[in-house]
Amino acid sequence: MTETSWHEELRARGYRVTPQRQLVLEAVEALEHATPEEICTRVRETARGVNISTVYRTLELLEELGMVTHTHLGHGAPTYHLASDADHVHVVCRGCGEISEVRPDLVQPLVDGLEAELGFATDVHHLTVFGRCRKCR
Amino acid sequence: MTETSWHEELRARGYRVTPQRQLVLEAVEALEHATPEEICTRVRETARGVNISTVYRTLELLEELGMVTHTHLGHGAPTYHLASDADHVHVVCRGCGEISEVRPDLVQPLVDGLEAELGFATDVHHLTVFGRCRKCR
DNA sequence: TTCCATGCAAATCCTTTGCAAAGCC
DNA sequence: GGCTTTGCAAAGGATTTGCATGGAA
Repeated sequence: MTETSWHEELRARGYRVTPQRQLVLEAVEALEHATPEEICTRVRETARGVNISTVYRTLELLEELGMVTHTHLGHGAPTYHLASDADHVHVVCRGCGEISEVRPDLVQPLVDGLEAELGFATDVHHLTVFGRCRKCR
Repeated sequence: MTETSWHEELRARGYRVTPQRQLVLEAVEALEHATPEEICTRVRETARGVNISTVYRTLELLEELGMVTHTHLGHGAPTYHLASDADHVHVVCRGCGEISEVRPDLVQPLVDGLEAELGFATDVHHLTVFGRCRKCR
């Protein structure tokens, strides 16, 4: 998605293009897997800054627009990343906390099965698998 | 697991058998997919009652003992159920919020793939798939 | 000029913790 | 009786909300 196209997407839906929204989106892109708090910190390193509640509201908006998605990688805050970067599945070890990413085709049978049995459209981006890695089992 | 066997399991590990612990376990069993708050409410309907912090501490203990597991079925509080009842995967629709359970063999290829590629032991009980059901897509 | 968006602070939700009293073994 | 567990209250982190001000169109 080009810079101008999402500006127009916002306007077309009656939303406005603001510096805060651009900064939050840039931070999500740059940080990868960042929590709202981390995004806020990052944006505050720039001249403008933003309030944490604006970060939450902006992330909600960007998610609604389909530009970012979030995942729960543990007990704490969710992490956000660009929807276009999301083509992977997160694997989290409960022993050491290590996070890996694996090819999405590993979940293809699951996705196909849910489609066939329930007519269910899986959001692969949000899928996180918990368990124990080789070292921690 | 019989009543006496988990009592002994507790004692063997230096823990004590208390009415609160029994009540919480019974509530988890009866409610299926209940949040700590719901479990607390349920237990309070009995003569004895429990404090919410005891519920949290007990659930943590029961999970450590492998008797219950939890899953995040949405943005809010986690839900707990008996580990022995856990042989299914949760499927949550982001449109209507409906929760389905599907046969665990649908995720077998994923489990096998993670095992083969990473030596990763998946905790199937904790797996939750988000997406959109037939009606909401 | 018109509304939407922001900052700020307070409220809310969920969970954890400290500590004295109660209760299991 | 000793040591674990509980209840209570307060602390804590994450997120949401109300409202007046600011700013994009």
